[in-house]
Amino acid sequence: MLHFIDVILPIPLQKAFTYHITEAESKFLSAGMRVAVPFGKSKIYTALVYSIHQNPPTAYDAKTIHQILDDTPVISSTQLEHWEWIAKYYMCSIGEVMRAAMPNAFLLESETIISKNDKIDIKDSELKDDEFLIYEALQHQSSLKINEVVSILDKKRVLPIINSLVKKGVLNLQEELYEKYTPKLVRYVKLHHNHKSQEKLQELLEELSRAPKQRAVVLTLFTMEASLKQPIKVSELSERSGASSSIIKALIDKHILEEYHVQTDRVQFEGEGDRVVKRLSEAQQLAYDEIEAIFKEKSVALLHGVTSSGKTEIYVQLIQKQLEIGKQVLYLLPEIALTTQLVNRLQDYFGEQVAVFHSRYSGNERVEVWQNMLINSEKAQVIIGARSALLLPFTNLGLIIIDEEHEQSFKQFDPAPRYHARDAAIVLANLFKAKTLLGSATPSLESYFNANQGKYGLVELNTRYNNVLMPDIELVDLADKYKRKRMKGHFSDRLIEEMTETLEEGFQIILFQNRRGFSPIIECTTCGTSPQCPNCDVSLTYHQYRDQLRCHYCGYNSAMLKRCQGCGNSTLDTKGFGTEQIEEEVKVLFPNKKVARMDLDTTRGKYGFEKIINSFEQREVDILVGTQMLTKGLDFRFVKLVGIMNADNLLNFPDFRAHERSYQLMAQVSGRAGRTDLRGKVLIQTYNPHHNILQQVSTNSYKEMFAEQMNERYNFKYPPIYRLIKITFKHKDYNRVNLAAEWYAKSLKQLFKTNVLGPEFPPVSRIRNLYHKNILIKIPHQQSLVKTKEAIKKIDNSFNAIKDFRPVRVVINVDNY
DNA sequence: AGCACGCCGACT
DNA sequence: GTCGGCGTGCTC
Repeated sequence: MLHFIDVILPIPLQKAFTYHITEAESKFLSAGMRVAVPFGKSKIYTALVYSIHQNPPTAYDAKTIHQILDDTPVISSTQLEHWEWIAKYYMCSIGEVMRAAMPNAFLLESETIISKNDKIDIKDSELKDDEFLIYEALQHQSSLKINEVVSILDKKRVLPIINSLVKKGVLNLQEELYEKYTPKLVRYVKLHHNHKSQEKLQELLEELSRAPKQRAVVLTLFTMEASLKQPIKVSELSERSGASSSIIKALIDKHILEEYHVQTDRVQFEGEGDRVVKRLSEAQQLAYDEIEAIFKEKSVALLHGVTSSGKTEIYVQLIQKQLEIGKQVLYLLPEIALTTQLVNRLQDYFGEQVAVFHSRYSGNERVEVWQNMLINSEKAQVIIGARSALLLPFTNLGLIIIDEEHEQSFKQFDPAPRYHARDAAIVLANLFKAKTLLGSATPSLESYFNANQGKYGLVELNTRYNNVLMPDIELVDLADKYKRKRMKGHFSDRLIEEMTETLEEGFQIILFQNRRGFSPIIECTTCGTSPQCPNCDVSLTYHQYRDQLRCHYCGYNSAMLKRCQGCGNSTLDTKGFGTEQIEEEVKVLFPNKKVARMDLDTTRGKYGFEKIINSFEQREVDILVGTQMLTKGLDFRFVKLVGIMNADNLLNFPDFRAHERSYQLMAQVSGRAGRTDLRGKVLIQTYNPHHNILQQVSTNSYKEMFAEQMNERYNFKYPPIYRLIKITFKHKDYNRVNLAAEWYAKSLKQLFKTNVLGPEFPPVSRIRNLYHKNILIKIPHQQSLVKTKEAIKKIDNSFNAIKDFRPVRVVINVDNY
């Protein structure tokens, strides 16, 4: 009997790949283990065992596997089931899901190692110049890697040369796999066992009387052992005794001290884990009870609680309950809200049981969280993470909390799998028969709609914690202020008044402007030309702090121009404004106050974000200017005033969700004002003070906004009434994109008629030198989603059969919102 | 996705 | 003439 395995490879191919295994291997392997397999001409990849069977493939001979990498599965059957759902629903390959889910350190790839064949003797004259260079390099080094050869020869194409050397028998090639994960070892010391007895110890100290430094180290070690009663790290000993590591090394070499290594976790927590869970307020308790009641009947609950209503305390209570019955909890947050603020808070309650997972983690850190989860370790009972934490190997999930449920960062856009973490989480929870709680002060329309439809349970929490009043929101009419010359730069007299007052009272201010840089457009006042990005179809944004022009789509940058490239005049003017300009103006208006700016440019680096938040929290900064980033669940206690510099560019964004988003964004920023006992103030500057959305924001009328927006969605056939699938075509050739998109749209229209929109160019039609064109498919409620996707697949296959279209990249995005 | 193979313009 | 560009096809 022959034995085979089907494997998943981390590549975007729909096909399954079959390998031949021995009977012993078939007994040993099970689904979810990793194997190294040869793939293509020379590469070795990490594959995941999907199934084990005895059906030999008919069309080809299966290769044998290279190596088994695990002795127990690293992926559970539940995960595989979840992956399959994601791949099917979001129309991608299961390999793409695999690549997103597994830590990079698990995905080994081979590297070609070149070594000299010692058995052969070759004369220099038989080698060409390049060949000789490689040959010579191997006289000094036992082996070379491909890119080392590339740098030796300073050429891109080195493989033909290497291959010719292999043919001549001069070189050997070998594929090597590396383990990417390295456990972190900490060095500890203790007294060598030779000196354990009392007399030996005396002897030792006498012996060391001539080496006072070493003697001091030994004595320090004793005191530390006596007082700390725990193993002593080399680093601690060195620090306490003031001895350099060479002194300690000498002692180890002399067998006076003994060193040993212990494997430790890279991520460690300070939280005590003994903080008593706070008593809930009456309103919170009511909400908690309602959630519990809903979970008896439904698997999903939506908690709609206004900003500062204390949703986190309710979560903590629910987590506590799950832990008591021995279940895991996944707490999902938008990436940006995953600050130390929140993590510390949860660690205070749950201590070591908390594990954190986000994209700023290194490969090694990810592996450790993963491994802890595989063994259902005590250290992985409460998992706090961003989107991708959803793909971790849960064993015993009881509850998923999705906080800030409306955040669009839960949806992955690029690369595939383009999944929405909220929706994929609900599916995951169902696989575990667990519950899902969605929380937000401004729920997404689709979730609130689902709640209204009875699909989810709904819990409303309308009072702020400690009964703090909702902020007072005032709209400022910019048209009027400009006309009456009441503006200083981009600040209205009202805003300046309120700012002055707030600062005098010693409180802090947040200013929101949804655009970074100094100004998005530079324009010549003589001829009207403005500098454009050479790779994208956008104008360049001026960044003052580096005196640069930059493209926000591809990262292109150049020095700021001195004169217009069109007419040569130096009459360059800026149009529009971003956070940088606001920061500058604030500095002029309030010269003796501290201003900080928080946007993509100032939060680069691993801790950039935290630094700004900390200094604001510590009240080292009076006024914080920032973009969207400011909105995501940050809790500042001394902010009394929030200013939204310009609401119009939010409202006029060309997207069917622009109004919903504007409401969410403004309501969330406003929520940053007045979070303790005093009432906050919010000023929204706009040219359209009568805009419905602004009226609804200022009166805190979520339901009104919901009803009105739903009406629009109904009329214009948008989600949540209809479903959407967006198909994007990308290619560097304008005509080819057009032809390809037209062909595709025509095929779609035969099936879906008027529910196919486009193809249309997006507002930015060229990015990184690729032209983009979109088709939007609207799917009515009664139309089968599965069948629609099957039809699209079919069209996609025919599309790819056309040679001219094949180079066009097609991106299918299900639920592209 | 990678990678090899093959065809074509542009330079040591 | 070779180098390196890119289009095309294949991977168990």
